[in-house]
Amino acid sequence: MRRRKRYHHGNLREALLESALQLIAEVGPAGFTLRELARRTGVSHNAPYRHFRDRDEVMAKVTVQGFKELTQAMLRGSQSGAGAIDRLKRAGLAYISFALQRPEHFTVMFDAPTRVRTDYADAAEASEEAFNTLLSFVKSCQDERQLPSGNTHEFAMLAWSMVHGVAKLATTGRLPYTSTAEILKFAEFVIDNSLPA
Amino acid sequence: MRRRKRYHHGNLREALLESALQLIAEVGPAGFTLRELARRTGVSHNAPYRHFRDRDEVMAKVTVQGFKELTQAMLRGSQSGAGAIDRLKRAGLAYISFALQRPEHFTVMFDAPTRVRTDYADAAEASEEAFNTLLSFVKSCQDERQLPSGNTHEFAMLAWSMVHGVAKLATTGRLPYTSTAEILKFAEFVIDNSLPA
DNA sequence: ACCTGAACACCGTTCAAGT
DNA sequence: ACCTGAACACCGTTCAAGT
Repeated sequence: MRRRKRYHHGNLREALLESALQLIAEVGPAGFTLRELARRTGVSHNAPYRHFRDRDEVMAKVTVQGFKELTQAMLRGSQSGAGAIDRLKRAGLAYISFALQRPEHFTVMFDAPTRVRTDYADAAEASEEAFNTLLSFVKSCQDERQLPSGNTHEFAMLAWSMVHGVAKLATTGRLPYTSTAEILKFAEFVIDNSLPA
Repeated sequence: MRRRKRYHHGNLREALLESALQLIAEVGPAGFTLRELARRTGVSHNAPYRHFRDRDEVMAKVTVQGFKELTQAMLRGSQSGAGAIDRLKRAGLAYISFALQRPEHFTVMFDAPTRVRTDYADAAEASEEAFNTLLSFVKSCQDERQLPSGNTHEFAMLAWSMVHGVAKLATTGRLPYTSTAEILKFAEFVIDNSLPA
């Protein structure tokens, strides 16, 4: 392997994306700069422009990866569920859990300027895929008569709003809890008191 | 009036805060710069430092004003309510309505770096006052036996999470609605399907 | 007291030049 | 093909100097 290693990197693009995640985790999305990214990756401040149009595109790719991970986390979380409602609930907890484990990544995914989503189709798609995952769990609940039928999209958006609200308040430090365990317990309280089940 | 007008402004501080709101509404919190703020207010880029320690302090004062308005909006919105649950619901709708009418202000209030809240006590206080307003509506519901008693704080945080989730998803353009009316209808759907009433 | 211009250390982005 | 340094137009913040 690594025949024809050129200049500094055989795969600068991947190296940059990896560094970007680390850097964002350290300094937050607002403090994230392309120049510092280049510095850490050991290339000139200009090298990233060979692989990304601009700062927005780096953000977009980080967003894509984040939503893919979020989708996987929800799918994984739901597996241990007993019954449709329980799977929906566990998917919701996985959503919140993801936000707690990667707060900066979560911030990029949801607080980046709208243009990131409109300019990069893959970012919008990855986000939609995550929503569709939630939607499928809601649909299962309706199929098994554990949620009122109809309004599937509305119920999915309701579930999304709920877990998103908890996740946002938690990651921005507005809840009076310090540990992940406490926050997840509160999340269960929210879900249990809001699902009609 | 305006005896002793000095230099450019009798009240540069107020003028700056007013301009700041306008500027943030135009370019968003991320695009907001002190230098542009000074430019618009007609003073040198350095003049704001006579009235604010730094960019953070301007953000903190904008935050304070935002939370005060939010509190007022909830109080006003609740007044037309018939019964405690209805007042809580209307306060929640007012929260979402505020976010829709001043999305950038809302963003500053909730997405500014944590240090803004920790360094400026008045920002934290104004935020707490808004929460206490929501809390008082929840308490009324419990007093009138329209919500299960106990866990008052948890129920208030549940209500907060819900309206905050809807507000955030709406203001960041993740809901498939274009008009305020549609979003508020969805908000009603969420509230009606989540309150035990 | 309040305002100013020059200065410093940063950005994102572009471009001509190197291998 | 990929990388580099110089350059440009911006920031936030500081400071000595003006009225």
